[in-house]
Amino acid sequence: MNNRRVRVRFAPSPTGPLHIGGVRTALFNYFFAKKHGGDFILRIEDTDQKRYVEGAEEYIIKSLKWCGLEFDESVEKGGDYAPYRQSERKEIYKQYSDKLIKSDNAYYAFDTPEELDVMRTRLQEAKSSTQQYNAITRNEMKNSLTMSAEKVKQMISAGEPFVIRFKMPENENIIVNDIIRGEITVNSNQLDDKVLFKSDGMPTYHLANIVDDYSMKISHVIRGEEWLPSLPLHVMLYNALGWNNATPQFAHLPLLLKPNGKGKLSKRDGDKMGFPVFPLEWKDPKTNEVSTGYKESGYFADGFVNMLAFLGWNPGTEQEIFSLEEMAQAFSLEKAGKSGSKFDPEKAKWFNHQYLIRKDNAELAKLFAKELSEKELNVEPSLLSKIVGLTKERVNFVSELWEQTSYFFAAPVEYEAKMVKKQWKEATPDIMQNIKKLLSQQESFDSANLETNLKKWIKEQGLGMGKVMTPLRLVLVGGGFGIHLFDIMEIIGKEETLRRIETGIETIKK
RNA sequence: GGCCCGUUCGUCUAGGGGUUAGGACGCCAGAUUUUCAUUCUGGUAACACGGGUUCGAUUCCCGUACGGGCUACCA
Repeated sequence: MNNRRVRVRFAPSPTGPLHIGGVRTALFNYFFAKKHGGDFILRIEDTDQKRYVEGAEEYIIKSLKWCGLEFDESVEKGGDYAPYRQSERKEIYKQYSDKLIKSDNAYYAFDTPEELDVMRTRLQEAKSSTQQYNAITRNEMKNSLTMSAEKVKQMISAGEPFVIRFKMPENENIIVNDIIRGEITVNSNQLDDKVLFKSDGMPTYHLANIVDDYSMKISHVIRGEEWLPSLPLHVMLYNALGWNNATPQFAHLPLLLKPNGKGKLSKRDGDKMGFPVFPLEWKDPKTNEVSTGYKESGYFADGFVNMLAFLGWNPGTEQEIFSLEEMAQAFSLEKAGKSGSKFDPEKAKWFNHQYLIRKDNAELAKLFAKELSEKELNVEPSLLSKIVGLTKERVNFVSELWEQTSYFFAAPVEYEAKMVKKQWKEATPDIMQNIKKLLSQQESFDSANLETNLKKWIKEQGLGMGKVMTPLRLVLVGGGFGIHLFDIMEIIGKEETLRRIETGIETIKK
């Protein structure tokens, strides 16, 4: 019965930077659309003027772009169902709230915030299980159900502030369906008369969301679990508006949780534990506080997205490295998990490593070159590619490349004390002197050639590999680290190799 | 408090009425290596608890505990 075109939307509020939970929701929507050859829509839900944050909308768009997600319809791109910003669709909502009032599914309410407070504290003190504006309490409040039609009309025309509330029926079992969780039954007595239209002339999320999903022909609503409690209301709104046949299917995604401890992932956790919670860097326009993003922390977009998708979803195979396209093809909501996932920063790093070692050397070299130029170092691109290729397995991020490669660009000025103490024996200077001589006689200074000749010499001299190679490494790189030593010699070249040995012999004195 | 959702190694997860409960991250050990790292091999470690149903339950049902969400003229 659901043969209609798949159309899904990601509908964030521009109340701040998009956090990775939101990115994941967008991702799943995108996968679902791609998998079914449908449309992926961005709708900005800016019905709350008070919480609107400057720059947030641009941030959201930029972030998703960085992740590689492209919308078929959006505020930027437009589309057949424009506008895609709720603040620009204001007029549309009014007619539907009017329709609900006419059909006796909604009513006007004039209660002030203070009056609502009074009601709630009264109910609380009476130990009522709920403190809601509902089928029972509405009879004692100021609304169009308790006042005469005339009085209501008069108040409205007098400019009295009012809201429009949904008239939740009493004691009705509402059965809704969720793709991930199955059938859920809720009694309407648990639900309240939600405000549909605010006194500022804007609809609330509930009304705007339903109206827009309906008018934009959304087929599947894939959103966070925090919306599950309002699903019955939403389904009832579809029914009340006579849109039963167009009700989308719903899937509520489990939340992303803190790495340790309790609760959902928040900005604070990232600050405290040193990992980003935002895709891109965000500067709070009010406080000027800057929060770092995955991009700025050196994560690759494709790896980031891969990591995120595997939080709460799994294709059921043992493959873990997936491109965006592959994930879209493998995606299904049935494979999505039901329970919240704790975010693991370690695994995020591992994903980045996996992506880094798969990247093209030239591409990595380009990124690394940027960092080097900040140090006023200019390295020939093909040489840098080579260095990066030999080193990339050892790092998780491009930013870690420098500490693993600095010896290529500058001779050591200091020697690791521990190594000196342990490896620099009395006979070592002589051995180094001999090696220097041997190396200076080499015609070809390529790694393989050096390796065979030097190893041969060591054998002839009856010396152990460790006795020779470790001090040699010490003079060449300054410590007990770095890649294959012969590769290092080849790259820095004969002259530099000899010079470093000489300096080492002179400098390292016990 | 009320309502709703959830619970497989420390973490992300696969699985599913009869399995040696699988993989990945992390951790540990061994191998390789001139160092460190990588890599490889191996190891550690889980079905929250209590009742049912059943020949048999980690898997199905109920309860409890725990975790999470919602409970605004916020989304």
